[in-house]
Amino acid sequence: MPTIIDVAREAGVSFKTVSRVFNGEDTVRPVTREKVREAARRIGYSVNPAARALRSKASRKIGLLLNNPSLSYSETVQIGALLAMQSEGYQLVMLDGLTAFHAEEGLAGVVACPPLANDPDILDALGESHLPFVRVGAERVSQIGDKVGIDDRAAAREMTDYLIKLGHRRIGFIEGAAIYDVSRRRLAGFNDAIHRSSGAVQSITASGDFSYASGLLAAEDLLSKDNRPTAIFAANDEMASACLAAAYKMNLRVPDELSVVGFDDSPVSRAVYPAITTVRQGVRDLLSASVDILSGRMSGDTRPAHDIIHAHEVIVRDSAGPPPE
Amino acid sequence: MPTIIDVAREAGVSFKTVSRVFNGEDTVRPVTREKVREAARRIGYSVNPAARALRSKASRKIGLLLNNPSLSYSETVQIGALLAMQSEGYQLVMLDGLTAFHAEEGLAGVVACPPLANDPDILDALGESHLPFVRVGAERVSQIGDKVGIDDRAAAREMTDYLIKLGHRRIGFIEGAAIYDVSRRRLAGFNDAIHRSSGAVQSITASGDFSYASGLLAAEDLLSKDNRPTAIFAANDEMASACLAAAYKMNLRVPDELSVVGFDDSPVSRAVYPAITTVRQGVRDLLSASVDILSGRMSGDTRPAHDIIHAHEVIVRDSAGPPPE
DNA sequence: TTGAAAGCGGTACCAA
DNA sequence: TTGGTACCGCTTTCAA
Repeated sequence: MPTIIDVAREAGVSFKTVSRVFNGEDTVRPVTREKVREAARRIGYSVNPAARALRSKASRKIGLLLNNPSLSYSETVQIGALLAMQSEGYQLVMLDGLTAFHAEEGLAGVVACPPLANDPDILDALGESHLPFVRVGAERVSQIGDKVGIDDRAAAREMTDYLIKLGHRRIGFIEGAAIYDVSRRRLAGFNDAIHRSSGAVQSITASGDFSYASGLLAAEDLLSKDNRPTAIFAANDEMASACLAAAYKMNLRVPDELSVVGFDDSPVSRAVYPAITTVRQGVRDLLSASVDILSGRMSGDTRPAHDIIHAHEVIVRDSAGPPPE
Repeated sequence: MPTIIDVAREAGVSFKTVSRVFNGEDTVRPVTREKVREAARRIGYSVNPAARALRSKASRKIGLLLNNPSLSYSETVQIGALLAMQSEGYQLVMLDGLTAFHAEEGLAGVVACPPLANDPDILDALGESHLPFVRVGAERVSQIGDKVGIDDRAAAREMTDYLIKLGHRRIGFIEGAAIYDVSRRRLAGFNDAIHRSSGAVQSITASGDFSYASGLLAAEDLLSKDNRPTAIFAANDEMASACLAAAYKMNLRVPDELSVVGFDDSPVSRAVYPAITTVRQGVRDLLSASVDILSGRMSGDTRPAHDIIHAHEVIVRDSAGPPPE
């Protein structure tokens, strides 16, 4: 493992300068800085978190703003954050809202998750704090802060296309709660696919709020229509799992008589029978990317705001098939 | 924050001796060792993970043997482990079986979770490795290794008592998979409560394997009996959630016409409607305790095997109530 | 069985 | 804008 001394030798500067570069101090000439970065890259240097933590008075605490009611989403996010931070030697602090954020002293950076990631008050507070922060799965509603997410709209479009390709011509969509941007984006993606079919496919929309209970209501509503859909696309897995229960109640076999698909690839999508076809958004990767960005910002990366779009993936499992003829 | 130097001064030895004590080297006289431990306790000393990590060549890697098919259990365990390790400066390595365990070099210790925690091959390998290890939620089937868990039997008894106290006189139980010790223990606890009622309460048992699909089958079986139970106790939350679906299908309102309770307090128990009354086993605390024990073993604790029983708790939510008259 | 000196890989503080 | 020195808290190596 190379150290700053090796980098210094390689770059022809003192090790102190190397230290400065990796701490984002602005008292290094751009030329020198680039020379050092280049040398570090060449010999594969990365800072030793233990050494830094030992000497540095600076905080290594990263706050995770998270109050999502979906426990499985929250747990996945937390694992991703913890995993990403452990290798970098950061310490995770859970923050469930504005009060917790204000009460926490000595934060080095923040990762904000929906719905907090779009909360204007949170955004204001974050801006005023001058702390580096990353918003996960959020809308680019503000010019401050970096953003990491997937293209929900494209993903929803793909999932709908998949259903259409299976032969469905009457598809129901259960929306998510309005306070989440993703609800709107997923609905937009669904509509994109429907519109592209130029009338060949009919759509029916029911409202939900991402909860199981709301999914149950919406599914009953959709399935009790005279001309009920042969497939239902729920904006998240919990509502999709509620669709399964509704289908079960009505003696509709899934996927033979009704197809059901979800979104998120949450644990529940696999816990249920049949396992739900869904969209994976790689929450862990998202969090890992967030921590990377934060880490860069904390060591002086002053480039314009990042807006990173990660890949998504349609996970085909057992809950969707061709429509009954 | 006191350092080893402070402890050394307090104990009247050199700081090197303090270091030795906290690293479990056996070249320290018991008297001296105790003197040091006492002094450290007095001034509230604890080792600085960063400093240790920096200097030490010794591994800080702890393996987590985990292949539980329940994703929510696995995620909870992982969070608990990550949380406990981050503060101590350990690094987590996921191990999904014997092969992974053998392939991983330089492990400092291992935490094993069910069902691997009871696998004879794993136990053999662990014993041969001479690594400190803790088994979570396992049976004391072997004399090696420490163990951390809850009293599943007592917890199941309490939950059954709760149902009896609500007035139920005909209670169904859905068993877990036979390869897990906990299945047997939870069933035993259920039977304890039934037997104590001296005939006042009837029980019906159906077999399951912890999966949603098996819960669906078992619930249908139980509910289609002539004299069906007024309450069902499923050995885990996923099967309890399947009971909800079965009840929904048969138009049995929960909890008015049928009570359903689960075990584990997993995310699904809250994701579903109505939220499931369940038993919380505090997986995070269990993992935190495991890491503590491991940490002690790695720094020379040679006391006899621990066998720590944590508290459990019946979480009353909305899925159970008095039976219909 | 115990202790002294050296140093792990960085950062803080001050000087140039 | 850059460099030098001290030193963080602990473990390692070697000597007593």
